[in-house]
Amino acid sequence: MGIAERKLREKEQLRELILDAARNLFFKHGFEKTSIRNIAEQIEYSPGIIYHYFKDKNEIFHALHQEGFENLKIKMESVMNIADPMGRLKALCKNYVLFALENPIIYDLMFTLKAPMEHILEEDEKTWKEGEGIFEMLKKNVRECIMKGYFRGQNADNATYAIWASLHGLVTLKIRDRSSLLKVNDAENLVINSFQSFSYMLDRQ
Amino acid sequence: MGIAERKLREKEQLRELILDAARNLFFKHGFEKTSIRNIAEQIEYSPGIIYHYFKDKNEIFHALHQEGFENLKIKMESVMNIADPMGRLKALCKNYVLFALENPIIYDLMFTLKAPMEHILEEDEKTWKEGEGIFEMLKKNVRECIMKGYFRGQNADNATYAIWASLHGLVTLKIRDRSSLLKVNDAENLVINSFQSFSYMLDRQ
DNA sequence: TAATATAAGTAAACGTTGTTTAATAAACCA
DNA sequence: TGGTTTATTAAACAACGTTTACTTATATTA
Repeated sequence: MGIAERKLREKEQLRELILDAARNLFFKHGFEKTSIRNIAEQIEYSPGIIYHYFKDKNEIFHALHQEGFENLKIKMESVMNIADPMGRLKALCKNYVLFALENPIIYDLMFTLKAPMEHILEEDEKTWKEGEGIFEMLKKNVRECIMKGYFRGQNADNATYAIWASLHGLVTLKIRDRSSLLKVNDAENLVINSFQSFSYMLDRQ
Repeated sequence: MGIAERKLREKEQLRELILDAARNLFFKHGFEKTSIRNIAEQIEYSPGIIYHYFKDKNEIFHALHQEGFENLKIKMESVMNIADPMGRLKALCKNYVLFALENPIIYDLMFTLKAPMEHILEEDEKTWKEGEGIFEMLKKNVRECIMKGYFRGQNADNATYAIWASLHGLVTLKIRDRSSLLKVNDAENLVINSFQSFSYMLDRQ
């Protein structure tokens, strides 16, 4: 019964074609300038067809947001072999920041744009498993740090959220153009230099 | 020569009327759902007239963004009487976070939405004096803390940016819906509880 | 006061957008 | 082959920001 399977495969192929086009346009021109019509034009189909494969624009961008998380996870997992918990936590944080600086557009989609969350909030199972994954990854390491005497008296959830927020703030002020006009020394490297300041504040024992 | 002045006053009045309508709709329904046509309908003029008073939609939202900064500045200045630099810095930070939690929509406009920065980048004098003001306010206090022995070896610009980023991250993850779906204890107060964690990390001496 | 210049305001259009509808073409199963 | 499901499209809808040409009202000058 290979026919049904081939059909399914072909159907899957067009879905991938749509995602490829969306990804290309999104990386080239950003979210607002990636329209359903642009995507359709790129794949040489009519705009209507896209709605056979995706519920709406939000669903397309939710799929791209998922891809981003897979890559972020890989980048963060690459330092999990570090033995010292605080050293590992700092390396995790640094890789988070580097990912954002290297992939500002997808980072924006993952953590700022409304589209993917709107999609999730319209689903039955309203869980943001991608974000949850990153948060748990950080929290696991924060817990180990707490056991080593760091973050004294702090609750793991709150400490983790505070750390995540610091990283997110560092990169998102830049991505959303709130740092480029600031009059500071070495503006070029403001984010990564300030990450050092963050790092310094982190490891009070 | 009161006639020309009356005319000017009347012109100013319609400008204010437009801003009032824009502010109302923006606070009620957010940025995306506040259209030029909606504003025009609200003030009972035709859409075209708005372009006699504002260059484009970005300029309207830049004006609202300015208002927000005036209010944030007032809120932050209310703690400047605290004598101890670190205590004062923490109070400044807390008021920043409270402002954002109390005014999430305007905070989003001030620090996340693209409209106001796009407007600035189209002007001759590309300076974000509003953001600069807040940054300098923080930096002044950071400098005093450095003189008291805090942030040892840290550059004031970087320490300030790291602190600002922490606050911004705390509130912006919430405002952009990245924290409500997180599975944590006391999710209701995650931001303000995590601010305590941040506070704890701040004052290593 | 009458003619003219300037400003205020509007209606209609342009080119977009996301999405839905009804109609068609193709593929499949009996 | 005939009927049914599926894939695909063209066209429309209602909205958007913005620009154009036009009208109306006001002010200035002769």
